[in-house]
Amino acid sequence: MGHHSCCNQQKVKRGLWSPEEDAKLIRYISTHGYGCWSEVPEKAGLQRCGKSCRLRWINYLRPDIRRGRFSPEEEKLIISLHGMVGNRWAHIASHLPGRTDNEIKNYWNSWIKKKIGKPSTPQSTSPPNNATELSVPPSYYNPVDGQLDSSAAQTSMSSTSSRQENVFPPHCPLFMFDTTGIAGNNGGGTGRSVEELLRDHGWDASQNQDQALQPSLFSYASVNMGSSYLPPLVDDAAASLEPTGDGGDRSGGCFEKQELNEWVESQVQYYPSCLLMQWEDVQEQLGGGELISTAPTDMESMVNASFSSSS
DNA sequence: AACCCTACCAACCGCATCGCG
DNA sequence: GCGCGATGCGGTTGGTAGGGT
Repeated sequence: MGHHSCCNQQKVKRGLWSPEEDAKLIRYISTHGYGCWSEVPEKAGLQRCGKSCRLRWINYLRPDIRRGRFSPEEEKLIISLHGMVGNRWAHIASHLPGRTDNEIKNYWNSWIKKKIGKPSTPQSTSPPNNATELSVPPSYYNPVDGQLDSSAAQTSMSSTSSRQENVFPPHCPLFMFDTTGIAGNNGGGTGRSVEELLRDHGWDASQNQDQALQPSLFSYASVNMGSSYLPPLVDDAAASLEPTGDGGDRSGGCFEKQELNEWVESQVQYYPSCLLMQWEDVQEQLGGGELISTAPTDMESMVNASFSSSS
């Protein structure tokens, strides 16, 4: 096989770009644009293949590139988007203006590698909660025993044969709730506190306090992890929801969208700011009723809304 | 000072998809 | 429909800076 077809030319330079090469590429693209990358090196006077020019421009030279450390908001957005779409770096990058897929990928890999390598301590019974330790998305933790599910994280990290090998496969419908504006989100007025309920599920919410970066987004998934990873829904609230329509039988009936939303609100008040769950799991928790509402299609904007409302 | 280790990141590689003749 | 080149994307590699010993 060898090199890519566009790089078969003689004298193609490889490796790091020199400032002179950068200047040539910038000068050419700023005056001519980049209609056809394969023509760029010759016309710009570069001993590079078009593919290399494209990569250099997209990842480093284009004027709207944003460099420097990722902000906590960007970090949270990456976490949440990765929870939704997996290793689709270009998709994630499209929601972070000025950031490249390569940059996000590098950031994620170095960040996760660091965490995966750490042996989990038997004493720790809660997921990490501060800015530096909330590095593996909560989806990778078993809320029951607080252990890092490195196999699940690895599954998400190293997609080998399939690009869609994510924590949340594309066929898996998800829905997400922004609970930042819901009364009782802090545990007041609804009986048990958030802290109590979270502790039941293996989370120590009290450790979330006074952190430089308090995670406002938690996600739960049972894909590849077994159903025990999804915190059980609050039974009395679930029981209060009856299917409507002609049936009246939960296993056969449908839930009206409004009812679903009401029920959802009754559930999410117990959980932190933003909650992700699997559609099927919710169906199961509801007793097999068919949900007539479809999963939100614009989950990214919901994430953004969550962040903007919390900032 | 020399060496080693680790983290970071730019760049490359291979594959999938697209678009055109 | 098919072939081929161009492009896009994700995985991986390799160089290097910086910290520790």
